[in-house]
Amino acid sequence: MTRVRANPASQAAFLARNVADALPAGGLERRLEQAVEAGRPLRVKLGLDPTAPDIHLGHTVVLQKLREFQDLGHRVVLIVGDYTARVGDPSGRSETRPALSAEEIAANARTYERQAFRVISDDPDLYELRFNGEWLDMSMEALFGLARTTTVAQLLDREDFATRYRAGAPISVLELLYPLMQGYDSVAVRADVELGGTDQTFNLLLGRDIQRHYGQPEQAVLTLPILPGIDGVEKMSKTKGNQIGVTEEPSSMFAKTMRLPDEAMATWFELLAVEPSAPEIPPRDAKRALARAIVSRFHGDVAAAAAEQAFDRIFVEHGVPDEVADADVSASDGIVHVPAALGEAFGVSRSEARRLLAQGGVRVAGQPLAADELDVPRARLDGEVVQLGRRRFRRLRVR
RNA sequence: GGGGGGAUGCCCGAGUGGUUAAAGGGGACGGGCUGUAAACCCGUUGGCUCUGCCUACGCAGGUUCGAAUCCUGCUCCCCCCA
Repeated sequence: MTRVRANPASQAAFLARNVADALPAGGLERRLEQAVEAGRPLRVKLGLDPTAPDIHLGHTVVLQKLREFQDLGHRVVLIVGDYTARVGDPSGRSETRPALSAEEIAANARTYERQAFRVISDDPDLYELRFNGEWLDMSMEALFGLARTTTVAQLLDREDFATRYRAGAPISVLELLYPLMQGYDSVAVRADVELGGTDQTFNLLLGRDIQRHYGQPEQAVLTLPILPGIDGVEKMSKTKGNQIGVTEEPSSMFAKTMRLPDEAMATWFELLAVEPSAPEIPPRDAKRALARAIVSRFHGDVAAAAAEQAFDRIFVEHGVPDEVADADVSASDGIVHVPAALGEAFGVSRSEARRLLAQGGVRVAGQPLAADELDVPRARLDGEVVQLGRRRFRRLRVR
């Protein structure tokens, strides 16, 4: 059952790829040595937020590293922050996040787990899932014990707290408690290693301090670079709308990747581990290779080839995709009111449809519809593919 | 306990009685350009039965010919002093 490889040094070298920081220096290697001596796998922790269940490419950077630990025989411990999500995290602005119900959290956790298995292994020897409500639903006395481990000065060391404090911006006590709770998770699962994005460095390191206060060996910390979103600049996140989900359609994955600014390509090649490095070819072709590799990774080679073809048809040849969804629209006396029909077919408001029409953003069978063509005979639209903007298509059926 | 500040469109943020569907920026969307992109240029960005009408500036009332702007009450938020 113990598949842990010997040779800690080579394991550490293997695991160092793509890592932003390994703290403390040599820490991981020491834990690997100890694991070999004790003849047991390491427990590698990753905390996750059950408020956003869908996994995007940004998450896969860390998940990939977890996978590599698994490949060396180590055990991944995913922790669902169900307790914290139930309280509602007020961080950032004053907009208190809605507290989720237990059912929602459970459902989100299942979704997350299912999607995570596209990257990590679900082998029960190499994986466990835990909910932190299991141990955070503690007594006041226990909370006092946890609160004693850390000082306000330590917390104010964290950059975003420091910045906000200096600016006189609000920081709730609850927010200050979050790093403590996350650190206690490490105590509860006896983590040997914890992974996270570089933006989690403070929390991960605080976990070490808290473990020490509880008389446990301190976890090694590995931080991974943050993957920029498809805008090429900001961190990939659902709220920014710059993400590519691992369950997204192949064609959408492909097209979104192609929109990535050139400057971010090298980073994507590296972090998404699709190929050793950006090939020395023109950027356009490199990006195609990147897009193909990403789609292949999650949908297979066949789907990737199809996605590329569809992309060429729509964006290069300005044609119509193979698969166009049908939409029923209504007519009266054989006349179709275009804004209404677009509203029905694409779910936009009539005002928005009028604007698009006025800007030449509506095409019927490839030909722009004139701005003043508000009412057209049904024959003009029935059975035709209507294009709204650059990438929305519907085949209309006039009833 | 005391004092002060604030709530505006997707977000940030101007506006302190009428010319304000509400400056400016961001984002998004559309068109042009292009390599698919970025950059750049132009345009749009509440709804509708669309040369007009309706709804909108935390909530509820009030003053006024007329209010996001003034008054009253309420809710929520923030800062400072103690």
